[in-house]
Amino acid sequence: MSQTWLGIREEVHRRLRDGEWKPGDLIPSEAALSDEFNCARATVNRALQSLAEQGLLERKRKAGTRVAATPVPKAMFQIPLLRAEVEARGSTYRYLLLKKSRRKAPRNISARMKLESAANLLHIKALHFSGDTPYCLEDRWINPDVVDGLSDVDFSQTSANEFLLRNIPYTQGELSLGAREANAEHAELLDIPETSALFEMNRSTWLDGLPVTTVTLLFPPGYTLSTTL
Amino acid sequence: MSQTWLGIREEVHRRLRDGEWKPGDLIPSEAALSDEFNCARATVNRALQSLAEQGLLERKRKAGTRVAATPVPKAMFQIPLLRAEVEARGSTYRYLLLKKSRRKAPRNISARMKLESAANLLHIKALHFSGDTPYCLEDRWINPDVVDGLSDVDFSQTSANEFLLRNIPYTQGELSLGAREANAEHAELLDIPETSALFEMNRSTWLDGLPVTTVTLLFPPGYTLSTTL
DNA sequence: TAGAATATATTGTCTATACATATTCCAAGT
DNA sequence: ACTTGGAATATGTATAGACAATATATTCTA
Repeated sequence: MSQTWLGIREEVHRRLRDGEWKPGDLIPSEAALSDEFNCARATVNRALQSLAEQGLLERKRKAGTRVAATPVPKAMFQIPLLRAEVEARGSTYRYLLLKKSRRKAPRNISARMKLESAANLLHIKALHFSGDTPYCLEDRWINPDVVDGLSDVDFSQTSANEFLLRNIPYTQGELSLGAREANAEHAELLDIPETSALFEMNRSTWLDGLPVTTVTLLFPPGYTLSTTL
Repeated sequence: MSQTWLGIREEVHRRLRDGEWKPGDLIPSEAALSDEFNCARATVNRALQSLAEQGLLERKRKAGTRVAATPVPKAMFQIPLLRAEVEARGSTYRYLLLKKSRRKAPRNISARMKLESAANLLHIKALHFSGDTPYCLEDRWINPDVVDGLSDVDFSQTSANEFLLRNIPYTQGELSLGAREANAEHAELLDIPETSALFEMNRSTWLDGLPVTTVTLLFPPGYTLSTTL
């Protein structure tokens, strides 16, 4: 009776669900399981690695595989590419550059980018539309020392969001989500009442330790980020 | 020159970053790459699968591997287990049951749970504290037909969040994040001004097609969900 | 020419084996 | 007791070979 790695993952998953193996327990070794399921060890390995990636198991060489003490569920989200997201909903995407200037980064920005010296950065503000309604307000800082060909790009047509996601690589990044009350400027630009609750997404990226860009995206009420578990 | 799958992933990743292979392009077959890197095909396979999981590549049998047209980054988030999250920050966790009743599910709830008939559900409201400050407001509906031993649990001590995450399995789930303006009730319970922007997390789960539970967690301003890319 | 059958290329997965690497455990020596 | 060193063990990964599954491309047939 030969098994597929998906089948084995499913069976192990069931044992975890049913409490046959409880949090903190050491489960049988790959060798033992490959014997039980009558398959190669590599197949068991594939299944267990998959469950470990999801955070249900913790594996250590020699120490064996144990059920995660606090099985923290993990969820994958797709980071929106604004144009694609709008067009996927059948609306026409439009983009408006509000501001583009070169200036010293304020404190909070250089902190977010982990900049030592207050470098001269490119600051961009832009609005993204879905049809005629504002979809997202973008506030971005770019490090011109790291981004090649930046001066060639006139951000009145291509959005910085798109340009950077498509062309500029990064090796590390941080992403955080939260909520923020709209201020007067937000309210006017996004065409919503003041005090509305905005969905906020912050992303910063680095290339080999050098800060590339940091951006805040603000979405008007009603926007949701969804995924399946 | 034998290679590791991580090394190959890194090299392929570099070629994507540097634009040697552009979005939409077909990249060489596993056989060709394993030849170039002088390693087994399985090793290349491991590397490419890893990149495909991250959304950078799209693979199809016979059709080959191509660079994702719109490389949508994906990010993994850890779903908070409230107690663990609070304690990890060094605060003491406290929990207060506000309401527990059995009633017919209102429209929006049965829609969210994809319930056909308006079943009799258990409705729970609770507050989670970090030290003395409210940390999260929980509003949950539970399907007693699916959750075993529900009547044995007195939710005044154990939070429903904890009980369900630890004991009740599910096979499918949905998760969505958003922002919402606080109303009078939220403001009072969370001890914040009205009109504050709350971070909202909705989770619903099913077990083999049967609805298990749906919950809304509301977090006061300042709460963020973070991850690294 | 259009549609159906067939060939073919590419990824998906399994097997068996081997060695690498990290970690635990125990025994020996101080 | 304490350290040190090695043996044992579980996972991590690489290899070669095989077959399966699935698109695509080609050829055949009506």
